[in-house]
Amino acid sequence: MEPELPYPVLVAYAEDHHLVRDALINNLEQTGKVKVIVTADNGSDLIRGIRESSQLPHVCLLDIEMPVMNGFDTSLFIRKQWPDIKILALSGYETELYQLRMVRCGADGYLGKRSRTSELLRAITAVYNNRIYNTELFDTPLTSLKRKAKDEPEFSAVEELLLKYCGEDKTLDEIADQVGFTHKSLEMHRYKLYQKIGVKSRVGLLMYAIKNGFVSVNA
Amino acid sequence: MEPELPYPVLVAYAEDHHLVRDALINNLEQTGKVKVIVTADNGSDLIRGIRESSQLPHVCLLDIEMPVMNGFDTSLFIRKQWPDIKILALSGYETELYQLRMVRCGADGYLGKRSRTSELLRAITAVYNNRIYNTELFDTPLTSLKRKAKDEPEFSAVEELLLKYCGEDKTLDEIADQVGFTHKSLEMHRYKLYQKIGVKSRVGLLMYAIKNGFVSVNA
DNA sequence: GAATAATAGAGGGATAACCCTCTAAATTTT
DNA sequence: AAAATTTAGAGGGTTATCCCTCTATTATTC
Repeated sequence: MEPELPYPVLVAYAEDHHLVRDALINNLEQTGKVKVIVTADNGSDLIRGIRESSQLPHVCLLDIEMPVMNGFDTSLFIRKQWPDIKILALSGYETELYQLRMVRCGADGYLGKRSRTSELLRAITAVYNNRIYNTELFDTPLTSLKRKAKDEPEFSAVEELLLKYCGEDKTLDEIADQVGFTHKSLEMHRYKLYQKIGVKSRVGLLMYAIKNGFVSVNA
Repeated sequence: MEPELPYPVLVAYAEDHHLVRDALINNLEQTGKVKVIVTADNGSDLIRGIRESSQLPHVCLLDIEMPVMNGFDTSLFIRKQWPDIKILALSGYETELYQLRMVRCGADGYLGKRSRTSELLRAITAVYNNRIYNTELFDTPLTSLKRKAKDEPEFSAVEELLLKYCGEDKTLDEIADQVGFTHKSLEMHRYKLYQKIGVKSRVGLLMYAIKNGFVSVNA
């Protein structure tokens, strides 16, 4: 095992639930091993905060469910802009696809909000030390997810669009107009998507999309 | 204003996000004004915990989104079993209807997770002292909500059923079978419900139901 | 007890969703 | 370059949803 890097770990943390954010920061800083240097309500503000900060954080702690800019998009941006910053995702959702998507967006670790408290510091330390971390709630190692992430695109571009827009109270025609596809084509793609994820209707599709973070219920 | 009751306030706290729960408890107990005597992952376990506890809590802090038994049902039960325990709801959702439902289920206060940290202690103290509390994020006083809650039933029994089951990947026939209504009747009720909440399709209905806590996305 | 309003539900037409089969075009593999 | 796979999309039939109108049947109010 590689030697541990010097403490404290500098952390940037995006989370719209202030109550949660402040409490976790307080807990973390009490250990003396972590210092939170940037905080924000959403990904967009966090990126601005990092840009304006005098020192770069070592680790970004990203809640996934956030208004304005969610954890997926934030991770993509940070990974591109500052490749050395480690990214640890934090979420109330603990599905494999959620993790898979986060890994695709460049995350080095994933932590469920149902985790035990001790895991948080452990996860931060792990990603800080160039290891990858996956929540104990989930027994698939993140390494195997990373491999999987490379293989399949999981969903095609059209399918991602369908997943993204399936929460809108609109007819297929209207959605087809929006995304620039013909009605018939989109209908077929949707039908194939139904089979792929094992549902029978727009309601089933929407539930799937929400559970896997394609559609946000807030904001 | 009435005199403050003696500290510490005894609290029972249900929350499935351990990370959040432990951090908040830690924060609260540091003030010396609160002592958390029962904790649980869901409402059902919390009730068992209170029953087995040697002393009754003054205040129940209830997350709404929980598996097994959510905050609404837990509040109803506690209010009935132990009328003197104050109930403070804690939730990531900050819609008026969510609050209204919680008030109907007997809550004395409502706190959004986006609140500032200082509000938590203030809210606990308020309900402990027989006052009612509403999150600062929301400017409708809870008193007016309480009045409103008495007036209208908001949704009829059939409508509540529709809201509850609209997330299932089933046809209306199948749902009608389940709840013991004729197809035609349920169809009409659903249509009226669409008009009431201003949507046009099952997808719109489902989004509404989720945003207002009739359908849970976890569990 | 009569008048009024809310609720349950039938009928039916129009439209969208659902389900499948079968091409043409574009990509990828060999 | 040929073969195989994937992707876009037309055609068409069936079922479910959507939308409205028009009655009985309860509750409520006067």
